[in-house]
Amino acid sequence: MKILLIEDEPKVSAFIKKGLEEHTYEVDQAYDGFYGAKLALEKEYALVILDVILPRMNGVEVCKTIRQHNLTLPILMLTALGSTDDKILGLDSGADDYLVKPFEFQELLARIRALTRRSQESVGTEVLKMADLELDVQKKTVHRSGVPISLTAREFALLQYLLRNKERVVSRVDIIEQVWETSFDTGSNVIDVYINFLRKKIDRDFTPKLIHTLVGMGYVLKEMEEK
Amino acid sequence: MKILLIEDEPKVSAFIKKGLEEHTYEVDQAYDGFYGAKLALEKEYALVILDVILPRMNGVEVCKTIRQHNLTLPILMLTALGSTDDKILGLDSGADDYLVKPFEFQELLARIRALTRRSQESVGTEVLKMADLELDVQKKTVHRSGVPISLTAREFALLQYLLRNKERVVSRVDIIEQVWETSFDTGSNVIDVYINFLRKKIDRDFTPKLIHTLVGMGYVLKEMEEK
DNA sequence: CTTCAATCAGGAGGATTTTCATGTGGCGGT
DNA sequence: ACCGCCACATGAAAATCCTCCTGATTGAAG
Repeated sequence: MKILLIEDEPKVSAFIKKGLEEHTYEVDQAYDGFYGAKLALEKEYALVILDVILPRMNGVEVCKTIRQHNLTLPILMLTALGSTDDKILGLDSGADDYLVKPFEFQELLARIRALTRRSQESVGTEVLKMADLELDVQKKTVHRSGVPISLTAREFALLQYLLRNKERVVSRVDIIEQVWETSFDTGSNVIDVYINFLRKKIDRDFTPKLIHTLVGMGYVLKEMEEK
Repeated sequence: MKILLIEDEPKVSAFIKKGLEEHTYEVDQAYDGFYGAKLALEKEYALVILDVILPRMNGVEVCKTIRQHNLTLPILMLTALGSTDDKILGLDSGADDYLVKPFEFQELLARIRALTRRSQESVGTEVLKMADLELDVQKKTVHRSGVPISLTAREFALLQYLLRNKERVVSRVDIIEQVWETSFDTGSNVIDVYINFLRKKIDRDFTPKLIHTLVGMGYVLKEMEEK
């Protein structure tokens, strides 16, 4: 699981990185807000840990920037200040949680677990849509043009991932990592097979086709007239 | 009597929890609004104590969310701010009472007593329904098509949880955490066994079947024509 | 001591996931 | 235009995982 750590104090940053890595997280570091924001937008992280006081761009701005690009990734803010005002400012700018320095490392771990676990849950009903295709994350149901479609667990997970990244080409590596949760490439063609399953279920009997393959690149979910 | 405490400051939360437990209340904790709302909707509490400033979802939103799902459970809001505006905002959003931090613990206890007393007077007759299945939370009775069905305590708790989450797929992890109140996975199959008990009692002799299993995902309670 | 609730353990059966073998088509090179 | 290659598609078999059920065991209550 990848975490982006944006913190300018080299010692603090190194300390946190080391601790997290001992708990099997992968950590990317940024030492200023600008570079941090850049990384957050370009790569895919499970979580961002963000100091408030940073060179080039402060934590609140970084937070806003990420949210403007409506990424929903969890942001955990760190600060040396503990006043209510700062807390409000942080949460208003789009942070998901807040930790006051100095903190117990155990607490940091607990909050990370909480945030990453919760990123998959939801209180209300989360429905992902694309054209006439609808997927209800809670109910685990899928409809196309109102017709209910039943998927297996993997098929559902794959479709969900494609929907979350609709209009964007996702590579096999992305899919293996996000849907199968292994980066271990076994030279197998499971993905092809599952794409095929999905096509049968959600594209075969409908138009327009939504699943498209970009040879040598991966797959996209989008509305597109076939050539 | 179960109380849900939604408060992000670990120290404050721990303090309140401890105090309440000394007065024989059972306390569940949530450290952010999102998770708090989730718990409030899924489980049954006599009261919610809710901080205004929270990660992920602030107190006012949590309040609204709970009220939208027309639960009538008493909500006691906590805040560090004391201005009239905040108070109005809180009460408008559906809170039943309001306490400004810092407060005397005695006062908190008094208000809790007041709020829970009130709710007991209003003969809470909460009945969960689904198709021809009815479950009376207070009376602990279950009927299907008018036929009384007797369940054991666990069976009842499980069915109640499924009813509160009807139409939504609940995973084994959800069930273990909410009904058995352990997150400790013992690799056992208690849940399967209990689902089986419930099926025998509420589905075996009736149509349509209400309990459905989604392989690899969990169980749902819903009306559904079998494939 | 008896009874009933709650949990555990193991295997059958079925559904899902994965692999394998093979077919197809587009693209670059000639 | 033709050929061969590579990437992808597809069907079916194989392997694995998951669920359900039964019966035994533990534990608590009367």
